[in-house]
Amino acid sequence: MSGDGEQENSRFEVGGSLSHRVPDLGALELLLAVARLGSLGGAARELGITQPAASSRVRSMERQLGVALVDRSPRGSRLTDAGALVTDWARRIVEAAAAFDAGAQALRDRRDSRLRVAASMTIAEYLLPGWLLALRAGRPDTAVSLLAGNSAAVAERLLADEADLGFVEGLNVPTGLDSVVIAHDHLIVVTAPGHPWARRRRALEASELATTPLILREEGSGTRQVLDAALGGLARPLIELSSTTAVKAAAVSGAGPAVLSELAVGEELAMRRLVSVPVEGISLARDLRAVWPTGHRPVGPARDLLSLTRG
Amino acid sequence: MSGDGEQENSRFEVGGSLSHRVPDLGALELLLAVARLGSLGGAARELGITQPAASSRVRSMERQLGVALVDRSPRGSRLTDAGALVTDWARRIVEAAAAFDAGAQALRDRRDSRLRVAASMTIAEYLLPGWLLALRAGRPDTAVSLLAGNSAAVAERLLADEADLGFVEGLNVPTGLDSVVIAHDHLIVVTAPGHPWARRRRALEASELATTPLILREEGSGTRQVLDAALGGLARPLIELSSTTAVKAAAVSGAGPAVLSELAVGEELAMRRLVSVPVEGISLARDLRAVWPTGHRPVGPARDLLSLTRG
DNA sequence: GCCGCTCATAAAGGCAGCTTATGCCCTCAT
DNA sequence: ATGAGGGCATAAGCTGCCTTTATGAGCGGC
Repeated sequence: MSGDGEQENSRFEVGGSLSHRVPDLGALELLLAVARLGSLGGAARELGITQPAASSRVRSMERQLGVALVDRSPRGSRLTDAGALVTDWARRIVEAAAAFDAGAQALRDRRDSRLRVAASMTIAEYLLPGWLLALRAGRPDTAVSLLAGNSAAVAERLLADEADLGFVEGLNVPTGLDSVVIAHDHLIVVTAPGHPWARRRRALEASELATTPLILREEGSGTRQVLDAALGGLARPLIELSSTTAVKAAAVSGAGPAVLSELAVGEELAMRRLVSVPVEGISLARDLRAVWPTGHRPVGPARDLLSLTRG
Repeated sequence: MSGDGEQENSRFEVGGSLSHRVPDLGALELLLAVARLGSLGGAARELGITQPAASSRVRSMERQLGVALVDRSPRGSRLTDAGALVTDWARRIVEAAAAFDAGAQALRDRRDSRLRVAASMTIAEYLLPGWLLALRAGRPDTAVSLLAGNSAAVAERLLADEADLGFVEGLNVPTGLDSVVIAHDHLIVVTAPGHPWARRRRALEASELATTPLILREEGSGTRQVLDAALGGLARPLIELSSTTAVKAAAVSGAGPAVLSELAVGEELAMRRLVSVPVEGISLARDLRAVWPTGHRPVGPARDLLSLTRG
């Protein structure tokens, strides 16, 4: 109030947590409903709140964003141009939240679910939530439980009949399991945009990759296995980190070149926080596979999920 | 508690809005901070709240999700396995929120910004927020304003010196503007997974595409222009809709085949709500271009943004 | 053995959002 | 024309959640 404090607050608020500048999920859902139904009251009914609540919520969203989002008229509400744009951006958040929800629900129902899935970390992180959403769309009443771990853990669960379907990303299929390839993944070399390799014209050669210290996942991880095999076990770690996220963060901060699944860095490449460096002479491809105990072909919900994942 | 009412609520809550089952953005940001810093109190300090608030918030998040997220110890907190997974999913939401924020901020500061951008709808929807985030990372103090419209509107703004840099996606560059290609986009034919075309083995031929009624954007849109040109003006509309989102929704619901930018359907293809149908014999490629008034090469912030967008 | 760090718990306050209760405006049909 | 219905805005009161302040307890390093 006394002048200085307030001013500083608003001038430097640029970095101040997103949650104060982005409407909450409920408001975004409401906006999507208004866009779809063309009416504040209709949207309110759909969400189980009253019309004044919806009206007030949209209004406070407009105040927060400083932009008019809907044109109100006595015969309904339509989005403004800016509102249409905002709604599209909001849809991305809500979709990410839906994926989060699908994953979290699977994580919660540890036992006695109709479909028990065991998956490697990369698949659980980047692909499974989408599959679960698709599965829920087709079979809304299927309760799914998820367990994430490395290939060995996935195999163990399947063989102990504690999981109905597994997903692995290693080079070889654990013994005792049948499998089918559901997708292909490539490891790629990435650096921060400022790194010398980001400006190379020629592709990297395997020998360069083998002699340069790299940011890597720890030994034993699926990602590391593939790289070591491609280089003949010669990868030289600059740092070894135990999660894909940590490797990404280190690469973005410019610590050095990293080797990662292309699944993990799509976003970063798109917004140029990372740059992909082409490599020649070695194959960094790996198969993503669905697995199950030999002879026990997936049936029921497991079969449904499997059919969703095959391109 | 009294049995029936409560039970029904929890059993049928499956469709009940996301916002009740997904933690709010503040909580997700807190979780990311805890993951990064390894301490509840540290995360609290970073977000400008007190340690008990952070503790309580994480705890209520765990209650909401039904999963333990962090292992507390007298010398710090580490994520559990499930917590690591949840944190990765949460990161997607937060990133989408950051993109939303970047876009919303540009939309708000209509005038007197240091960088005024005019962009076509598709680019504004799918690409610009990412670019703005990247720009903010490199030049945190650049205020950006955004105006979205069709190619003609973009040209008009640029020529009236009401915008510093434009982005268009049509076939031809508006007169009076210089341009550079910043990316390539392809239109693709998509259908719901249940549609006969989704199970075709052979690619579609242009003649089939021309004789089949399609879900299309309205005439005059950049997307429609490209399709009409490729087919020689012969596209037969099943329905004409005025937004990409509406076209997607119609296609997902099985109304028929649609033609859309691949930018717009990445998510839907990944989770198999839509299936891409290959086409042969015609080119549905189009260039995405940055444009500016002839002779006035972008300088300053506009040049920074331009350099971000070039692959 | 004390000090530093960590986290947990309890009590009290504030703010945001919801609901109920109205009123106004417009359109359409009688 | 006139009344019915749908749509939105405003006001007032309440509830609930999240926050802060204040404190306690466990573990480790010096």
